[in-house]
Amino acid sequence: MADTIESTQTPTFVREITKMSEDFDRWYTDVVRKAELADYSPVRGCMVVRPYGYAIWEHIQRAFDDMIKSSGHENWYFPLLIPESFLAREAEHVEGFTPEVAWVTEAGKHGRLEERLAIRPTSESIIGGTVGRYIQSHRDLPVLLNQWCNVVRWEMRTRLFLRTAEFLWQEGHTFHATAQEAMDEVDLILEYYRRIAEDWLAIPVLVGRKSETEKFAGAVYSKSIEAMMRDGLALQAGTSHYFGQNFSQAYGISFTAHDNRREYCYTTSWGISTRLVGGLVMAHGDDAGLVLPPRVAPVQAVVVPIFRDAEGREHVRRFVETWQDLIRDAGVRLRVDWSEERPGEKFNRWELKGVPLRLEVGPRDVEANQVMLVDRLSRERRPLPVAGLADRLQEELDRFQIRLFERALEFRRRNTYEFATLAELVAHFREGTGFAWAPWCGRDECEARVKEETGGVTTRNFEPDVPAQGTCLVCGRPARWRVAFGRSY
RNA sequence: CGGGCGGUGGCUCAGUCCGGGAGAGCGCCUGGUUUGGGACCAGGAGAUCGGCGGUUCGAAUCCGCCCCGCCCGACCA
Repeated sequence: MADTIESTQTPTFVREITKMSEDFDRWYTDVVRKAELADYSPVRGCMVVRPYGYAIWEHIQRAFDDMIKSSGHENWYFPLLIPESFLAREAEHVEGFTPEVAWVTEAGKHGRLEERLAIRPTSESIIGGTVGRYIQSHRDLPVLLNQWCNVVRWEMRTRLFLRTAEFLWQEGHTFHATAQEAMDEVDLILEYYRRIAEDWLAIPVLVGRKSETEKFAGAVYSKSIEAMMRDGLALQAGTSHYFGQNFSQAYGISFTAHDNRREYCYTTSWGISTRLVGGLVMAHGDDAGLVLPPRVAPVQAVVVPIFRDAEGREHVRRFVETWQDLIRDAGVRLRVDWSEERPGEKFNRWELKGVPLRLEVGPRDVEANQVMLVDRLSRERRPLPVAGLADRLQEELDRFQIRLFERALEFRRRNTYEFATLAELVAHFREGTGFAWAPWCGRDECEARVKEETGGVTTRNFEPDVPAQGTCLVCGRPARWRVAFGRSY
C-alpha cells in the first residue's frame, strides 16, 4: 500500500467497508456498492448504476451540457450499431479499436446479417460517415455536435465505473473550416473538462497533451485532464482530440471554401464518461466511505432527528417543518431522515454516502431554536441558529466545496515529485506512487524505456507550449517538454 | 486472454478433503422496550448451495463443461 494515504481519522464508525489502508481496491469496490452507487450485473463487466450513483452522473451531465450549449454545441443522436464498412475506413482508428469491438452478426428470424454491425465503441465513423452529407459549404461550418449515449468496449479487466464493458458518456464531434479553429475547439473543451473536474468535482487535474503512444487511435494529437487518486495512481478523466483531416479524408467530409475550392474539414472529438464517478470516489473518499463535493452531491445536507418517544418525535417534527421548506426553496438539496433507525446508524449511513453536511436536531436544539451542524470532513459539531439557516448552509456548502478541492490539491502536492534522471525515477516508483515530473526529449523510445524499467509507469501529459529545461531523463538529449509520469488506472 | 483463488438466505462466511440433517452471525418482518455515534428481549420469514450435464440408492460435497467475481500479468476512457 502506498504511504501516500493519510491514516484514518479516529474514531472509525464504519464496519462494512475494507479500510483504505488495508486494500485500496477492495475499499473502492466496497464503497461503490455499499454507498449504492452501482452494482454488478449478470453480464461480465457490465454494471447496474443505482439511483444515487446516477444522480451524481446527472449533475455532471447537466453542468457539462450547459457549458457546451453556451458555446453553440447541439445534441444529436446516432445509431448504436455501426456497419463494419464504416468503421473500417480510417485505418489507424480501426486498428486501435477492433480488439475490443462487440459485433452483432445475426438478428432474430432474419438470421445471419450480410454485413456485421459493430456496437459502437465510439462514434467517429458513423458520425463522420453521416454528417458529411450535411456539410457542403463553408457556410455550413462549424458543425458542433454532441451526443449522450452508451458505448461498448470489450475490456479484459473491468472495474465498476473505472473500466466497464459498457459505459455512459458524452462524445462531442466537431467539424471546422480551418485547422486553427479545430485546435481552439480542442482547447475550449479541455477547459470545460478542467472546470467539471476542478470546480464541480473538486478534483485538481493536470491539463496537457498526451504523448504519441498514449494518444487516441487516429488523432493528430490528444489532450487530457489527469487526476490523482488517493492511492497515488493517475486517472485519465477526460480527453479531447484533434484529428486534422484524418477522418474527413477517410469519410469524405468536405466543403466548398470561399475561393470555390473543395477542402476537407478539420475535425475534433472529446469525451467524459461515468468514469468520473469512480474518480470522485477515489479522489475524496476515506475509511468511512464517500465524501461528495456539494455541487454534485445528490443530498447536500441530511437532517437526523433525535428524540425519545412519540411525543418527542412529534415535537422535533413540528420544529423541522417550520424551516425545511425554506432551506429547500433556497436551493439546498435537503433530506430529512425519518426512518426508524437509531441516530447512530443514520450518521454512519449518510457518512458512507458522502453527504457533506449533517444537521442533528434533538430536543435541546428545539428549545434553543438551532440545529447541530456536523460536516463530513471534520466531523466537528457546532450549533447553527435557525434564523438565516438557508444562507448559512449555502455558505457552508460553498466552503466545503473549496475545502475538498484544497485537500485534494494538497494531497497531490505532497505526492508530486521532480526527477532529472531515469535512475531516480525508477528508484522512486519501485515503492512509491504519485506524479513525477521529468524533462523528456519527446521520443517514443525513451518513454518506452521508462515504462519497461518501472514496470508500467507511463507519461500522463505535458504542457506543449512550455519549453523544458535540461536534458531528457533517459537519453540525455536536450529536453523538449517537462512531462508528468505516473502509474495509471 | 494466460496463471492463481473464489461463488452456500439481502450481507459476511462455516460446511466440500472423508457423499446421507442446509447451518451461523449480521440484516429483514412482527410485538415490546429504546433513541445526541451502529441498543436490547421475544417470536418469525427467507436458499434453484453460480449454471448445465455426469457418477451414485443418494451430490453443496466426486467428475466434465460453461458463467460470474477477485488477485497477478499482457491490452484500455
